[in-house]
Amino acid sequence: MIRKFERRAPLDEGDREALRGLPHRIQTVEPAAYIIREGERCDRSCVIVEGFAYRHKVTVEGARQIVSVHMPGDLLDLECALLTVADHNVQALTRCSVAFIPREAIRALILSHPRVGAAMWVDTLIDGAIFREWVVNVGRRDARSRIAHLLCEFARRLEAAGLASEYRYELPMTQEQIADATGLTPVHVNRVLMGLAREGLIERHRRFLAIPDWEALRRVAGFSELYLHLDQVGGGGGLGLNPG
Amino acid sequence: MIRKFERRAPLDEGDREALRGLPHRIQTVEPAAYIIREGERCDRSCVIVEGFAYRHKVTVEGARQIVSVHMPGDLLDLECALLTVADHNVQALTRCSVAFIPREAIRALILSHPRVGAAMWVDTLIDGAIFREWVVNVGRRDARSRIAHLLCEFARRLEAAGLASEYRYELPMTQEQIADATGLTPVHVNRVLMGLAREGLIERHRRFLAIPDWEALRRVAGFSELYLHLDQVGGGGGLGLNPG
DNA sequence: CGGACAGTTGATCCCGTTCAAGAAACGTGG
DNA sequence: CCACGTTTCTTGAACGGGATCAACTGTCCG
Repeated sequence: MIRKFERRAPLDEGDREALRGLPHRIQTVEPAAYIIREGERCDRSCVIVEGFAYRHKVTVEGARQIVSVHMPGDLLDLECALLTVADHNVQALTRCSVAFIPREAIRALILSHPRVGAAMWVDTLIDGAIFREWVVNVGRRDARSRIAHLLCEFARRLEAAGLASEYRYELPMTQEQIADATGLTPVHVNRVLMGLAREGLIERHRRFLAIPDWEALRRVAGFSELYLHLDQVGGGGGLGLNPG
Repeated sequence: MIRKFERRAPLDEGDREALRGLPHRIQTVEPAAYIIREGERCDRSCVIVEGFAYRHKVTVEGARQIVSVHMPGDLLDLECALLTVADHNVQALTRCSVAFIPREAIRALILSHPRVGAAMWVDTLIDGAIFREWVVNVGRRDARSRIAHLLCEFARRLEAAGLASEYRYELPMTQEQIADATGLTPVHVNRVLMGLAREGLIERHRRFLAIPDWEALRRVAGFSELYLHLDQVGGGGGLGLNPG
């Protein structure tokens, strides 16, 4: 389970061993339960084994903005291992099972096995790339392409994680959460989703979603998957930090 | 120059030596010149020695969104060292001098000196924290607090870099660039800036900016500097990866 | 002196918000 | 299995923040 992310970079047997030996405690987290709270000093990182979680911040006026959504295999809160305080909240989206790893174990690991550190660092970089795309999404796209973009991103990420195929998946978010992720209101999200469905760009039944014409949706979203760096999520092709 | 960022973490003499020994070529970049282009396979990272640079992406409709602004001492494009293709553009904001470091040198460094790698990783994490705050800024704040927030962030970051004091600094951006950073139009940025000045929240003379009442501006911005992790930018207090 | 670019101001328009209320879907306990 | 409260979704009507279009001013620089 934790080993999923081994694939992100070519590691030697020692690295893999160290990774497997990482002390951790697996725990089930109820939907909407906090995993980390802003301002907290935290002392552990975690890997999502199953389910979904999201990060968000709340403005002084009380508006909430979701800044990222995470799925099984994602390494969460390396921040906690290397920085002192959390600057955002992490909350479970669905019921999920999470492996907590003490910060000291991670710190020791990256010093003793730099290749593993580099692999985790790549994770952080890809996270950053996604944040950048979200800034663009929320800053410069209109509601329609903004939501379409979110749906496209999910489709590709879920497929990369093996949780969707043929552009069909279950979107684990309420429309209110989609609104918080896109900087819109729930009401408008609903209207846009209805609109996309009416145009045949998506099909919805409950939270199940199908994209019958990927090219068409991709076009209205202005979506390019370059920023997901999917080539480095699965195969570990590009890292070039091979043993030896 | 390059050594500025040594401070981010306690390093031993060998680490410092390796850092100083990093091969690099210093080069002057004209304003608006590209340092990295989206989609390019790039093979070098860089440190800003002097001047300012920014990252941006352009949507298919041609709208531009600036996703971050960087100042002297910032390590740019570690992406390039660890990922395969750039997913965004980096452009000089002012004339600046930049030290280019070949990717292989960085890769070798992080494998041989994991403490240095961890220090650079912290940089990536802080970058990520700033991206998250920008998502919130652009997604959930109105124009007034959005711009105020940008001005607050600049004030604190410039002061941390020793480039401003008493909340006075020269903002190295045109109003059009501020617009691209905040997801607004240049016209509206102008109106908001005029408004803030009229209320006495800021003082402007050309691009020089003063914040006479920090608390007041901080309040309208809803600004909390937690996310900048300034404690880890200067003193290297929290890393705890001390030699030995 | 003239051309280009950054900044300023006004008038009008529209996308998304707000407020409000009704309809489904869901979970829970009797 | 159904009654019932709660959450999520859906739809309508009116409003408003910021966009858009357009013109004018100031400033830098050759």
